[in-house]
Formats: sequence, structure tokens, C-alpha cells
Amino acid sequence: MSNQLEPGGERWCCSPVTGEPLSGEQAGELSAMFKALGDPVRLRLLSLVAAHAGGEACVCDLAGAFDLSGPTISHHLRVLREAGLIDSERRGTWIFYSVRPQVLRQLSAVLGPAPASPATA
Amino acid sequence: MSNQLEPGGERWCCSPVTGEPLSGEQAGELSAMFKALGDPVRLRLLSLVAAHAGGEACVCDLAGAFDLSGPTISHHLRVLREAGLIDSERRGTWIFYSVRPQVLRQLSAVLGPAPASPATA
DNA sequence: CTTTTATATCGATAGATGTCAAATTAGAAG
DNA sequence: CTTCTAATTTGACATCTATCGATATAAAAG
Repeated sequence: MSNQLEPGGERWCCSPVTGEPLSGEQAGELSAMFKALGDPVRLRLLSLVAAHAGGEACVCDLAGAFDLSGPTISHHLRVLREAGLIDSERRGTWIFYSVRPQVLRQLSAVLGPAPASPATA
Repeated sequence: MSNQLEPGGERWCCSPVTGEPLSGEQAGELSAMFKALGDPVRLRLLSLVAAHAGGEACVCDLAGAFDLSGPTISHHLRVLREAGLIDSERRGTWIFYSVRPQVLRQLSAVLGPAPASPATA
């Protein structure tokens, strides 16, 4: 997998989209993550997980917020996980999901203004 | 249109996705914008426009970066515009596109860490 | 008006996506 | 082993989307 994002390895930390043009490869990886956020159910799921006590939640904590079948919730969680936005961990009968804050910060930085606007002004 | 975002009207300025859960309405509006970013061609287009001299670019400045037909570029620019991420303005024969920095900052803030982390720590 | 250039719209099509019901896996408990 | 609960996987289907070629619109130029 090329979507590795090791601690501290902020690959686009200083080149927001407003700075210099994204390469095709960067655009491909980043757009895959934005695509995962591009569904109201998934965005709410991510938000619910992030805001849940302890920073993690099982499907039983999430499904009640939607008028959707279990498999559909499961599908959306899988999409978020495969995009690298959330992690999952089985504990007993339950499976707990948690966000990956680094990845979210990275996406935020890509859209945000240049970190310090050094000499551009 | 309910996607209005008047200058200064930062509707989600202080509630990133990691704070409290998004409402269904918020998730709907925000996910529509992320969806527009969820395509590599569109993300690169946005980046090219943002990074272009003067903060604006005509289609002729953009099309050369892709191996795609004119209508396809036009389609992606329309999606970005209808999502509220870019503006367009005709000047003579050309049509110039420019980003809407407020909207980008808003999306960045939604994904970013809490602005000041007041008493949560 | 006709031609040329720049861009958008239309119509069609192959492939992706969201959703559900049915079947399956995984662990806990009897 | 059987049963129950939590969650996923599979398979099907309707809708959406990215792409193209053909056509249309808009402005400038002759």
C-alpha cells in the first residue's frame, strides 16, 4: 500500500492547494480521501466517531443515528477505513472505530492557507 | 440556492468534525463540497487555478495539463463551480476561473484541530 | 454577414456507487 | 455443541458519474 502515513511523515505539510499545483500522484491520493468524505452518511459517521467519548465508537453506537440498514453502515465504515481516515479494532464481540487525526490534519492543511506565509506576502 | 456563503458568514467556523457531531444538514452541505474535491482531475484543476498568477486562470491555461477533451474539463469546472468552490467570469472571449478562499478555509477548519482547545484538555 | 477562436451544452455509454435482503463470520454464553 | 448477538460479506439492482463526439453559443475579426 502506498497510502502509508507514518507518524510525523506529513508529506504535503507545506504545500496547500493554493500554493503550487498538485502533481498527478498527489492529486490521486488526496482526492481518494476527499472522495470518502464526499457522502453525507460517511461525513456524519466520521464526525460521530471523532466526537464519541474516548475517541472511538462501535457500530452499535453509530447505527442508531441513521435510517439505514446495518450492511450499509458497514459499507460506509469500510470505505472510510480503506481511505485511511479511520482505524478499526475488534474487542470481544464489538468492533471499535477511531479516527486518524494525522490524516485529518493533513487534509486540513492541504486546503488551508499557507502555514506561515513566509515571504510570499 | 441554500449554498450561499456571504463574506464573513462562517457557518461552521468553530465546530470541526472532531468536536461535536455534524447535523444531517451540515453533513449534507459539507459532503457536497468534499465530493467535488473527490476527483483527481478536479483537485488538480482547483490547485492549478489557485496557484496561477493573479489567482485566476482561463480554460486554455488549464486544459493542457490533462489528456482529456474540452467538454470533460468544462464539466469538471462546472462541478467545482456548482459546489461553490470556484467562481467564473467572462472577459472577452475567455472565461476566467478563480477559487473562493473563504470556502476552502471553511473546509480546512472543519477537518482541522479545534481552534484553541479551550477546556477539553 | 462570415469566419475563427474559446468555451459550454447535449446525448450517449461504460463503469462506479449507495442501498437492501440474505447468508456468513466471530466471539460470548448456555 | 448450540444459541445468541455484533458486525461483515455477498449478490443484485437502480441511480449517478466521467468521458467522449457532435453541436451550440459568445465574442472578436475579416
